[in-house]
Amino acid sequence: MAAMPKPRLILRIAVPSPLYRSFDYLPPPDGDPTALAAGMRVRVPFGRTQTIGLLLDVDTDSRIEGERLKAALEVLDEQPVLPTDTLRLLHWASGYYHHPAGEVFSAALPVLLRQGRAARMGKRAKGQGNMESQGQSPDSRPLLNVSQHEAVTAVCGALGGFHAFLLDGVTGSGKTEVYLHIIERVLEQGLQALVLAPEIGLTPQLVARFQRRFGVPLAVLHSGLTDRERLDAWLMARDGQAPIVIGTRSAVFTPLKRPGVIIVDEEHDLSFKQQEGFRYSARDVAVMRAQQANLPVMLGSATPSLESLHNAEAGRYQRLHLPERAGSALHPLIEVLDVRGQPMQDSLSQPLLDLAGRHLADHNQVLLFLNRRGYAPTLLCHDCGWVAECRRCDAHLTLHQGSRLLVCHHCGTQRPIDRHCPKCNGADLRALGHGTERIEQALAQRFPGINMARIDRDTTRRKGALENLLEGIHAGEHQLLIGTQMLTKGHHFPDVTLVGILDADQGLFSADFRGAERMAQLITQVAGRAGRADKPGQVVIQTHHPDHPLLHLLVTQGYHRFAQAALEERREAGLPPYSALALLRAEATGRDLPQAFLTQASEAAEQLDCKGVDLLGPVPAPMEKRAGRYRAHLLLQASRRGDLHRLLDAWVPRLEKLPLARKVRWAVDVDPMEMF
DNA sequence: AGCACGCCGACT
DNA sequence: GTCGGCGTGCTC
Repeated sequence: MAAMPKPRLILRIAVPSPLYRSFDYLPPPDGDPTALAAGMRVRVPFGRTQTIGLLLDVDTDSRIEGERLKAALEVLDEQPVLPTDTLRLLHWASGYYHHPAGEVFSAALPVLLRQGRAARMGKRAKGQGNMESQGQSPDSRPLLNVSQHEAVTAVCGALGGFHAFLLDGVTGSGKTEVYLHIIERVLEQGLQALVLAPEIGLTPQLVARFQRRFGVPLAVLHSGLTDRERLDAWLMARDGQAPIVIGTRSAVFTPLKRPGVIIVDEEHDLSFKQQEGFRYSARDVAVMRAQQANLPVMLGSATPSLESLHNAEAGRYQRLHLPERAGSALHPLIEVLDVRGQPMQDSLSQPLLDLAGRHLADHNQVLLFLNRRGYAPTLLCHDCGWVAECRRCDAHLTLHQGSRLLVCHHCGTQRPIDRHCPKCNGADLRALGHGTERIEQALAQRFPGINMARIDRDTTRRKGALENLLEGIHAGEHQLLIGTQMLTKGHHFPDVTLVGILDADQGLFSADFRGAERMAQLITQVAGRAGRADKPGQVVIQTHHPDHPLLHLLVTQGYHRFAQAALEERREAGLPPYSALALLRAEATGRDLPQAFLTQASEAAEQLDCKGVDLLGPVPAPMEKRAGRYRAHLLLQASRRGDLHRLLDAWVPRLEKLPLARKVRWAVDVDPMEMF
């Protein structure tokens, strides 16, 4: 009997590159091949350089001929840096979002691990900064009302198995308290809780509340960490030393030693969707992660996304409702203010100004909301009609009075404000339209002696500036508050009795089919910031379209009736969540290349099984030129998600090989949230 | 994406 | 003569 040939070992490795395939290597010449395991980092030769890849699998066969195989240089880990459940989640995400595995896997690793540093805690890590365990005695826990208790009981009863919940409760109904009680039970069982929040909702106050309540180490993962801090927090999560892990979008991939529950707060928030590169939705990945790991997952919001409401209706999510609590703000009175034909002073109608004056005279706070920062969105020459435009984008430059600059809000370009028209040399340049800066100035004239606070990206850029402003508001130093959507998130203003929404129209007539949904969420969230039991809030919405059916419904019947109607519109139009979308995006410095590439891509798709999938386009993106690049896209729409993914599975690998694929920058966006 | 190879233009 | 522009091709 001939001896069996000794099978050679092949290392299948995800290499950080935009290529839709893994790479096979021979084991390193020294070292014990039996110690190899998926999830270890391996240093490999790649092209003419070296890189660090992640071992996905050890196989005995390769499609690559033996002489082309290179040996790996070094295995960096004795134990896998990523556990098998995380590897499985990343495999799923790479497949679902049709993004190259190498980039997906490297996105899930902290920078220092990507660079090859040891997967060990820093020397000063324990008891430092974001991992601090407060030595004090934990906060007492408030008693729950019936609905909160039901919600906690439902989720705790589901521990140990997959179950998705939608926690639907207005601001002030006590969602955070529900999270805290669930986490308490999870910790009692020796398990870990993963909490995801939008960047702006993950405030020091929220983190402090968690720390005070539990007095256990907290791993906090947000954008402000140094690479070392991030790695240390990540290791605390992975190795089970941090019972609670709280973070923004990318934290959804953090390995957990003993996962017990996943909570996604403000699940409707757009920041859960990554808008470049690997375009995943952390909320959707969280649900898949819970399913793979047999955990309950809870999505919480006062204004749930239409997707989540639809999932609840279809029975995929269990809906838990928190009504308003006694002692919290009464449901604010929302009214529409028809500004058609009204004299307007700096975007403010007379009735709104009068109302604001009355509330201020009663020593209450007034909050005005305008989703446009800067002084004016347009600088116009009155003599010849010239408008200041961005050279790199199809957009006007916004006038910023404070910094005396013209700024492009799309690419960041800025330049000094023209003193004369560059076209006709006329001197009559006029600021057209209104941003928060200009409203602030107008209000200062109208209400002299009233202390104002403006809250937008320009006034909160400095570290700690937002906290300072919020403290000032709570201390009653400011009576009149003007701000952008930054005001809508995570903060409550109990002394605000009047909320004015200056311009509801832009959301109602947005080119994006999600515009109305977003406007409704914004209005509801702003309205929920105001008032308390003895000081109920009043909300006034300025619009030129008081009879718009969705706005009318929102104002008279509330967010949920609005959502039902909006869902019905989506159903009739065949839009998500009643269909599945994917976008093939392309951009290049020339105008024609993106469209030409997409035409090739479209032709390639037609040679495949396109059953059930409509290809729409290619068309230029809504803002065709941005940051000096021309953009176009091809939309894929299917009433059945399976059909869409069947086509994508066969199609995306072929895109790489198209003649123009290397001349344009292209990307697949599955479940796109913005068409831009 | 990197990175190198390669073949044409203005400089020490 | 060569430094360097970015087109093209490849990565196990």
